[in-house]
Amino acid sequence: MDPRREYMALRRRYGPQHWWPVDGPKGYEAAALEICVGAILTQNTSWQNVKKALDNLRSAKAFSYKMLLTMPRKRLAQLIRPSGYYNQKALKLQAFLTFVAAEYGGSFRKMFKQPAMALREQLLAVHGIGKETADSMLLYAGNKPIFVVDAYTKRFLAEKGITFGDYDEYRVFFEKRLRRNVKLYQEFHALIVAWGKEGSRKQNVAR
DNA sequence: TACCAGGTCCTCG
DNA sequence: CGAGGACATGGT
Repeated sequence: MDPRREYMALRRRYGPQHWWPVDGPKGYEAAALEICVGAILTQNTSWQNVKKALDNLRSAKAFSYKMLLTMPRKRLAQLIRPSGYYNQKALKLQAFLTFVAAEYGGSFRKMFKQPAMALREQLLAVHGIGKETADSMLLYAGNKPIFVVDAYTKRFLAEKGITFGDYDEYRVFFEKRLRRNVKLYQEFHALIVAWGKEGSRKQNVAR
């Protein structure tokens, strides 16, 4: 199985995905914040629901690193309610922002200047950030060449007869076989999600 | 009406 | 460790 060919096939079938399209000219810090918040809110949740939560934060003029960090957890939970697991996620968001504040003075640029794997370890130590969430942040907000693995990715490989024991084996499988390119990783992951969504809608095996 | 959605943490054996 | 449960809303 050659991931490069699979990528081309998906790209042909689904077209460009333009993920994390940060609307408006907001600058890096705001964009990175939004991506990281989105990465946490989308855990086991549809992006459609996450969008409602993000809109709530914007409407409440609460979508800044400092506001999210300092507002009462109960209030944050209510704002992100549509994304589900809102109590858990309010806790996770504030744990993450506390980390960014404590280690990097609230600067995402500074945080993502760290070497990717070192930062990955730090992120994984934060409550609520597991491998997929950490890798999504690194790839989409930090522009680090880390291949993101999710449930669809595993299903995608499983259909081709490839399975592994743990997350990192899936990640390395792709990283070893693709050229080390951030845009490629970003697009590939998004395409696999597009494939997965279509598959679950149509209950079939897209290929 | 059930089941699923771009997971993660905690508890038990 | 590994399985099993909790967390929760909105769409189909």
